[in-house]
Amino acid sequence: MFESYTIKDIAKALGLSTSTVSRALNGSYEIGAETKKLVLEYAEKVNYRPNPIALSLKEQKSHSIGVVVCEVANNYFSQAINGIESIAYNRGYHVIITQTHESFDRECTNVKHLLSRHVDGLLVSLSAETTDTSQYQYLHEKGFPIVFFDRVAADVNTHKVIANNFKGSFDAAELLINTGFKKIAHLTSSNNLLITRERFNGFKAALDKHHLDFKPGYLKHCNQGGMIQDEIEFAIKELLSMDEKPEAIFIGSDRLTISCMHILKKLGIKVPDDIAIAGFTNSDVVELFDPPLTVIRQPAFQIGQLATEMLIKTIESKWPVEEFTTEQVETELIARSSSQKPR
Amino acid sequence: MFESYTIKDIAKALGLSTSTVSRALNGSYEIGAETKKLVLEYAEKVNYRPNPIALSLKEQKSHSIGVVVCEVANNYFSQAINGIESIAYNRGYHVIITQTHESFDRECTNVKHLLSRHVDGLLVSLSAETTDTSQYQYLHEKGFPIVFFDRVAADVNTHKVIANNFKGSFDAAELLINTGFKKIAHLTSSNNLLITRERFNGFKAALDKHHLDFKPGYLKHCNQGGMIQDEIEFAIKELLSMDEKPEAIFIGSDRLTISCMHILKKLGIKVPDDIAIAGFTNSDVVELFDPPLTVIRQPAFQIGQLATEMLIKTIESKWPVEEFTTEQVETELIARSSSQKPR
DNA sequence: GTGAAAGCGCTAACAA
DNA sequence: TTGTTAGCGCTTTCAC
Repeated sequence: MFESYTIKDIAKALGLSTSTVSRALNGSYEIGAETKKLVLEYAEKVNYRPNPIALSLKEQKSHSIGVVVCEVANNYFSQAINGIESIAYNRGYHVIITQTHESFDRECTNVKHLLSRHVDGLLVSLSAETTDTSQYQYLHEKGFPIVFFDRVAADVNTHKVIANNFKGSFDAAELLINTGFKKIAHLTSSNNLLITRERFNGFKAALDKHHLDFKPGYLKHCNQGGMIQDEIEFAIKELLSMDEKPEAIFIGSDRLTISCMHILKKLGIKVPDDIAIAGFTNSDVVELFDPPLTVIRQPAFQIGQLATEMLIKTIESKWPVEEFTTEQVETELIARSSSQKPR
Repeated sequence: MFESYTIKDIAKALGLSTSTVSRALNGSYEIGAETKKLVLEYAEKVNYRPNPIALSLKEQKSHSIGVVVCEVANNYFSQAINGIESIAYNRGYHVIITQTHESFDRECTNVKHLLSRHVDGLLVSLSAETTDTSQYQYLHEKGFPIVFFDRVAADVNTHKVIANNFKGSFDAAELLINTGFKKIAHLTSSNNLLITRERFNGFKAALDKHHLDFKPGYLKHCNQGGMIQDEIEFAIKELLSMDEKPEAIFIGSDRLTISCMHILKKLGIKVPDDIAIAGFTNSDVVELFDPPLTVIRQPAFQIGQLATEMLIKTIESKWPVEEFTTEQVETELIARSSSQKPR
């Protein structure tokens, strides 16, 4: 069962050469129908499976793709990885997952490691710390297939898959405004990330539309992307101790949203009575929270699938790919009681 | 950067043979110190990385391990996979993850697929549907490395890693009893799984210790392991409509615990006022639930690490491994308000 | 239509 | 100490 037959075994058993067997198995036309049938039947009988490693060596392809994300234990990324795996599996690719934990150094190490593993392409979501994307630029120029998803590199002109962050933010902010909140803070990730800036822009646009001033003190960046609990706690405490305390917080990342809820609970702050909350998260259980959370959800699974399809298409393209597209998918706003006006 | 140098390139550049280069790189002692230094320096300079595929072909090892779990989007398994990856990565192994979605057929397909990928060993957690473990028995007898974790096969004598399910259940049940509940139902997964039976035994032992009768009608199995929502909802509705309605439910699996909370919310049942809840889950956010959940947590990350270490040790053993051990780790009971006595 | 031989990158037995 | 050679499993020219 696991000691598998080789092409050589079949050749020997059938009194043929290995090349003939290979041709039969690969449906080559320059082969006798008789012989072909014979080989195919025998291969079926002994349950022949080509050795993927030998194939890889021959084809100079590893049939594996490298994934770089900040962390797996994150609702968004675990769902995206699910999507990645679902496509990769069907197309015969391994997926090698690496985590940056929001560190640029780790990101570089991971990319090097994946390249030394001879992955055929890279699926990347940048770390919160990353500003230098030259390694990707270099690889991309050399023709190495890379697809960015979610946290994309603005200055590398390759395939990208992103959510409509602007609209997601805009909708959430507008919901808060329409509910009657005027003093809305924005807790978000590092400004290095393009998604952070897009989400801020959406938020700002909603304020503008409704003629509300944006107060710089209401904008809090967690430059570690929320990997350090103290960073978030500090930002929240600052917001809560302001003279003009915000009535609501709109949160710009999955991890921050969940962490914020933990911290507010710890501090004994009531949501939405003391402060209302709305944020990006892909958690499936937020409806069970106290209070149920108002969230912006991204189609993470679909994003993972899309990115993987684009990557494999690039990998398998016969010609150097010159045209690169950016796919944008829509987010979904789900209103629950965490963003309600306290009575 | 990604067009890597081969041993041949180095040999040519230095006017040596490939074997000499290979020896230098592998620190063989039968080589001149001079030559060695030369090769090493050059290799360093051009950033030489051995081709893992060529190595695999040569060594007849894929340096990858196959993982079979029911699903990744499960708190317990995503944490376990994290543990698996952390060890495998450091030891130079790929991890190929497959999901059964609790189907025995899928499980068989996955195992076949992994074997055709020439994985060096298997990390398995059985599906809820599985009763026939002969494929593992067969592989194991042939000397193929397999480690079971969590949902182990009782009749295959190989390495296993499990949590102390009996004690975990016992403690949780005793907590409910000590809180004052006498009518305690048990909602659990398929009885095919050994963990289901162990958890039931722990639950039963606590009842016995406190001289409480076990009522067969209070035991509900979800034979699909909770993959079908209706199955769980049906079981819960049955419990709630009994003449002698239970005062508390003790739940025997991660997925069931979370699903149960969704269903109770949907049905408008108040926890713990209408019914108290305690259950196995590894979710990190249950303290934010309404009400905060009383849970039994497993050290999933550690279980994944342990299982992977055992597997790699077996894979790399020079001699056929004859001695197999079962590692048992402790669970943790965290009491919160979902299991409190309503006033 | 089929076979022989080379080669993918690497290691190791054997020669020198 | 170093080089030559064969071979891991497979595909693909190039002969016949």
